[in-house]
Amino acid sequence: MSLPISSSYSDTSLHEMATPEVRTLAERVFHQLQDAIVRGELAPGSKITEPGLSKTYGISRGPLREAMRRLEAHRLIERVPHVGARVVKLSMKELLELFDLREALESMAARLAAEHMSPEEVQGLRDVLALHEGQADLKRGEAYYQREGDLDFHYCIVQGSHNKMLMNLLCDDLYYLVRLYRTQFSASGTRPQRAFVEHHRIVDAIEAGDAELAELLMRRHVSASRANVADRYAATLEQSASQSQS
Amino acid sequence: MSLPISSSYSDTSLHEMATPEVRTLAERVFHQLQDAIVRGELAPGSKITEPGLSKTYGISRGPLREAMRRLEAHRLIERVPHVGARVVKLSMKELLELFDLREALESMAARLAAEHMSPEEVQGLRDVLALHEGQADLKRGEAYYQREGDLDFHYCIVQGSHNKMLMNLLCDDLYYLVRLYRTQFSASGTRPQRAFVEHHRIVDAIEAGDAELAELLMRRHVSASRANVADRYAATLEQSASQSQS
DNA sequence: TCATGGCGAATTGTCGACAATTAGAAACAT
DNA sequence: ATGTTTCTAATTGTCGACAATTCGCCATGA
Repeated sequence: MSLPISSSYSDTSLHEMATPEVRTLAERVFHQLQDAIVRGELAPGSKITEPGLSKTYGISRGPLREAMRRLEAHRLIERVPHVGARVVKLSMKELLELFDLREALESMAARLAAEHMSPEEVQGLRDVLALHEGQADLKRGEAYYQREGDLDFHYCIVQGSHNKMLMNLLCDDLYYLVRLYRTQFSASGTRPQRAFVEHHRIVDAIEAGDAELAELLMRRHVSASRANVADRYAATLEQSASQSQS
Repeated sequence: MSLPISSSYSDTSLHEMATPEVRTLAERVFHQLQDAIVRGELAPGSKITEPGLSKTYGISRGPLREAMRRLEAHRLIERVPHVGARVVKLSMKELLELFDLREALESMAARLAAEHMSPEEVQGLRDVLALHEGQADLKRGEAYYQREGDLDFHYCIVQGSHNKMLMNLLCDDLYYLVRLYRTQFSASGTRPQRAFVEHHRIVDAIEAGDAELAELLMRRHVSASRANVADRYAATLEQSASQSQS
């Protein structure tokens, strides 16, 4: 009798990918910390101490340090030898750099997706879109939908590229930083239906197998998202400046 | 009296960046292992055991495991819980994927470099080119020049982008994989002067501040390099096929 | 001969203790 | 009062030992 093999792991379209590797304490606490950081439970810039976490998670410092080393490699925490570690704090400059990276990588992903996605996968993509559309309606549009649904969409596109290296890079590394930013800047994606239409257009291009168009649309989509963030930030700066002047 | 601050670390153009962080054993062995893997001293696919390395490097398993966790995050080794770790072994498919990534990222880097590099930095870039040109002459061109010199060039361009995230991604993560591939496939870059001319053209575009052209040329350059590798691999396959048929 | 089952050695995972380094506070001198 | 120095407490770095799991080997059986 064959053991119940864990689900194939490549068709987990949403971010609720059943936490893999719960076999060792180090793995477990790594994912727990990753989540805690991304969700803002561990404040950005706050110092984290080994004895503290060790007691919080009920494990010894050995596995904990291994988890921290992995977090460091993923740039979620920053360490200074003999001093300590703190949760990474993204500056707006770095955030915009992150968008530039996404523009380059995700447009490429869209092109590859248009070339390689099967009809079934495209249908799955449409399902994701429909799902979020329903949610958006329920929550009367606006801010909410953008929280994780947007990333789900982009996540699916990347999976559709069938490029493992790209998947690793975007999904395992960069997207955690993106999510981290969303909590840091409390980014209530303030362009609801706009982005939504863009998503649909991109799927259309992918379904039509129009790689060039898919790439272009995705590039514009990410670029627009970046511009939106930059504008909002500029507005915030202006506001705080006028406040401090009063 | 102020202590001698460690050199600024951002203007280390070549790969001989004085190994930073020699402060802890874990850091040291991480870099040592990284080098050993990239240089092929640890055979790709070979199993590495903790007690073995522990004795080789004369440290206990604690720091060693932390170093291995970092190597794992950088995808230089692959671990299976309770089983062990082996040095990563790139397939040709993954190698070509890596080239696709480089095409997207480095073309972006070239564009940013054209926009942001100072005249002094451009001069430094020309120096690097001249240096390698001299070496190439000395070693009567062909294979040798491509060994690390090529990466040095690309390394400088990335530095010139002034995009920290991009620098981290390419220089800290991907380039080690690229170097690893060069040892794995014994890639004797077999297109010596061709690539060289392309390098010069790219620098010209950067110096002229022509971002669009720089991006295009870099994209073509990486793409051509990729095609070259793919062709050589196809030829190898053919050859081995005919041999096994005889 | 081949499959199966259970031993046993080796490796990995985890822990607690000790050494080394740092940051901060208190005491001192200028 | 300010700056310097010393000391202490806390944190990080390292180590060796123990527990848990895996893999190969051998015996047993059909």
